[in-house]
Amino acid sequence: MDNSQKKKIETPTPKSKFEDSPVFNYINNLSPIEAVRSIPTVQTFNTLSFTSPPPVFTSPHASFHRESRFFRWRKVEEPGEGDSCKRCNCKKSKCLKLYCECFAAGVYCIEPCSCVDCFNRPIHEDTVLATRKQIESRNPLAFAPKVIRNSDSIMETTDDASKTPASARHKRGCNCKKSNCLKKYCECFQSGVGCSINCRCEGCKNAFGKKDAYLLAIMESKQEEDLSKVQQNPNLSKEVEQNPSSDQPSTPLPPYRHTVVHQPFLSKNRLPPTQFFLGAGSSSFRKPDGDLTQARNEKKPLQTVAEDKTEIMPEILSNTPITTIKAISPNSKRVSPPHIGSSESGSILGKRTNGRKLILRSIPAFPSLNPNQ
DNA sequence: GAGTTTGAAACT
DNA sequence: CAGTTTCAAACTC
Ligand SMILES: [Zn+2]
Ligand SMILES: [Zn+2]
Ligand SMILES: [Zn+2]
Ligand SMILES: [Zn+2]
Ligand SMILES: [Zn+2]
Ligand SMILES: [Zn+2]
Repeated sequence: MDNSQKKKIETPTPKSKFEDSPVFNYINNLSPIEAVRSIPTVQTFNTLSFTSPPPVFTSPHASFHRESRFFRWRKVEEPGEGDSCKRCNCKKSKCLKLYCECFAAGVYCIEPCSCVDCFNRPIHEDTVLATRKQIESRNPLAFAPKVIRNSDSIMETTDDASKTPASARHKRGCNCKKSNCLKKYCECFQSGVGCSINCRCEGCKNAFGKKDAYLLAIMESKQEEDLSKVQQNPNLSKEVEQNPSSDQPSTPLPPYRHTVVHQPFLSKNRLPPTQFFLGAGSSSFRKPDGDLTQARNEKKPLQTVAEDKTEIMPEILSNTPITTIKAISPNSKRVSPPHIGSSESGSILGKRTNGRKLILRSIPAFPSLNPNQ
């Protein structure tokens, strides 16, 4: 009778939160159609002729299309792949580690998964729960939602870290070194959110919001409180200085004009700020479908327009790889000097505190990984 | 489809 | 913590 040991697995949380998570419902309850309607990704099509191709939407696991807006969504059968909606493809993790997207999402693997030696199945519930528990014990936020949709509360981050409410933006932020946060390698980008102070990315060019912009916004708001006399922009983040090319070489923009562009999209696949740059034919990028893209109507309380051309968004997130970007050729091996991420954020915050203290006291020097906070 | 690149997760 | 290894996805060709 083994007993007590494994039984106490679920002490205070008999109902794991992942059972409530939308993902769980999505996988287990909602039909793919339903789910895809709520979280679609629009595929771009440049041609706007009458016979424009039917809109295609992709969910994390499948693609759908419909003849027109009056038709129902139907699953797209990809040729060759048989089952197009494959999920995880784990080969060595047994789907019992966070490497596995299914496991990480708090859902069991299902048929479309292509995993090998999968233990993430109801049959092995014990193992799954035990493992979850174990991982959770190490990192209580391991299974917490990765992104928080804060439409406009940068400040929350700056709130007193010591007594941050439970809603602590646990977002761990990314740690990108080579992708410039321009591809789905970056979790921030993939989630459709801009980088934040939690990120330790280098050369951030996240189309949803660059880290430096975020930091600037914080500084700005911070200064509001305290400023009054500070007028000269002492120095922006190191990156801002270092990346004059990415930003406008000589930007006439006042340094305090940045507004964070965290759009309140609630979907997993969000569209980055559109750009006229690539649109050869002007802004041919038109909402392909009213009902679905309605979220972004032209009436924005905030000027969502990117601060400036700084943010060039190449394409729309879709099943097609993000190629057009190419802002900085990743090939260039050494793009970044031997800096460490910490210096970046540290520098901006505490950079040169000679006399003037325009630092944000609220901002923790190192919020990075502090699950408990 | 095979092979490469990437950064989170895991490990030490 | 930091440095290294492992891992599966994103990406490229
Ligand atoms: Zn898996
Ligand atoms: Zn799976
Ligand atoms: Zn599996
Ligand atoms: Zn990133
Ligand atoms: Zn980031
Ligand atoms: Zn970034």
